[in-house]
Amino acid sequence: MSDIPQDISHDQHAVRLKKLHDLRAAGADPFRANCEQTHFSAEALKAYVDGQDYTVPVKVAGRLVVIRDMGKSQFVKILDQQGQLQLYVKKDQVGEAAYAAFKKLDLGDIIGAEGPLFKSQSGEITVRVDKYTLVSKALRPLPEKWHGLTDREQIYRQRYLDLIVNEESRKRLMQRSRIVASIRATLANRKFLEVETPVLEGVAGGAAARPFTTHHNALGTDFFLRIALELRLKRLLVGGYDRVFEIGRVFRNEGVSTKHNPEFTMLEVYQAYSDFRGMMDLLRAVFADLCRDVIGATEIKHAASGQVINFAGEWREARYFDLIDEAAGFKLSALRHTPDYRAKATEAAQKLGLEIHPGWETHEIVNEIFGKKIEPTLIQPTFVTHLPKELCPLAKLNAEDPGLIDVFECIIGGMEVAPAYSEQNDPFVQREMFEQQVGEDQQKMDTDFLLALEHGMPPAGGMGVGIDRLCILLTGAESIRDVILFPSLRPGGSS
RNA sequence: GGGUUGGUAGCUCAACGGUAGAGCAGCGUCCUUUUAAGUCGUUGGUUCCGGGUUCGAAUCCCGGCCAACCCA
Repeated sequence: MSDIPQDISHDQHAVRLKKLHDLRAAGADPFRANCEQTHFSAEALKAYVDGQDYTVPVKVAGRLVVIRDMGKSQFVKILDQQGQLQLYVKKDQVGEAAYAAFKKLDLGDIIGAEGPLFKSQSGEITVRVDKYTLVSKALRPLPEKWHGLTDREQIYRQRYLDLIVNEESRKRLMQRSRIVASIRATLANRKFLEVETPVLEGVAGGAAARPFTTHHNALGTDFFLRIALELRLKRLLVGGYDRVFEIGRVFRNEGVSTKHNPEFTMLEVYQAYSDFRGMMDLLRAVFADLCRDVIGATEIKHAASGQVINFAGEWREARYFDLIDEAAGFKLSALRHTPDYRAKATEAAQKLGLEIHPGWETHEIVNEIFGKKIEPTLIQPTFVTHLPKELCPLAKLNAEDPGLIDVFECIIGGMEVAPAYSEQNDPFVQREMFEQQVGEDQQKMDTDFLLALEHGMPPAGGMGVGIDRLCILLTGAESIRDVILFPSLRPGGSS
């Protein structure tokens, strides 16, 4: 090289580039195509037979995250999907040249290593390295080993770094995968078909939310990104798929907060010849399996309230208006069909310190009481039933009181986890409900869905579960961003 | 959209308006069972960006960017 010699010792990127250059000059491949691996880290730890040092050989691979250099030997740790594993590299064992090369490795490099397991003096199961290979050179330094990465922006924008150095993040986000896998298994066991339906829709229905719009060039038309899965899945009920579910991304063009990400994951499940009570059983089955497969207990500690949430006991059932009356301190619900209702509801809400917007419908005022004063207090699993019909236009009306609907809202830890309905299958009632909604929110009506209903949809129970919120609940996360690998951020930002 | 807080070395953080520092990482040395390993030495800065006030600004003021929290 004819490079002017210069001090690059302060520039970690430059130091590593130099090492990379030297490796290539020496004929090594710093970015190999593969690496044989017989055990993940946790599997290797399990494979060790107590008292039988140096008898079980393993081939492992991972990223160097700890290096403790003691001159002629060093203890290092690699990180793989299952966690960390200690390796012991000795000059005598690997040979002089290989040892010298090992000393040039950096934190963050990815290596493969093989050798037998043994227990170190301090009792840690360790691989005594006979051979090792650098399989991927890391050209950038890792964040600090002790404090990890704390800068929120960097955690979200460079999640891979967060996953490497922050163990809680790695575990929490893996927990999410297990939660989803457990739910899939529960539903498969109950003969539900998993399906995929369009993200691009001509009409964004199934919920009240502002959609994102996009444009299809070849078709020369605008599309909406779906805001719910409901209307497509119900068409499948019409088509004779009696038990279907989809776990899919939906998009709502609304605010961002600790509980809202513009794109989030919904489970929606529909079961023909069932109803909202059948969905109660199903939801409890989902939680029973989650307790067994993921949590490993039937209860969790709820950080926000300090309470222990018990999933194994009886789940409380409560009528919406009983809870409202309780919060209001008088029988507000008795006035539902009287001209005084709005005034009394407003009075009750204001007495509870709530701000009421003059443009709100009466049911919105009442629901403000529910959302602000009741929901947050429902920590133990609670099915709230007999909701007013204005809240969900896709549910069956209650036989005894057509102002109410056959639904539940399952609330756990003060958070709405799952709404479920006895699904509306009367095309006339459905059209009427849509027309009211269209009047209010200027949404387009999904007339093709109404056509499908006219072909006959079997009675069915349906349920939606916000997967992200479920993960917040089960992992004790503080924000939805902590259970989404790559939460929505403004593009650009740092670097 | 409004309010509050924050942005300083690769990372974690200091620095009353008066010479920008520490730990880890890096670089160089010692050490063949370490556990945030230890040891001796040492490099490294567009203090987020742009203006302003001041003899002097990381610090005070204004504007912008990005993020977090609270509110709507």
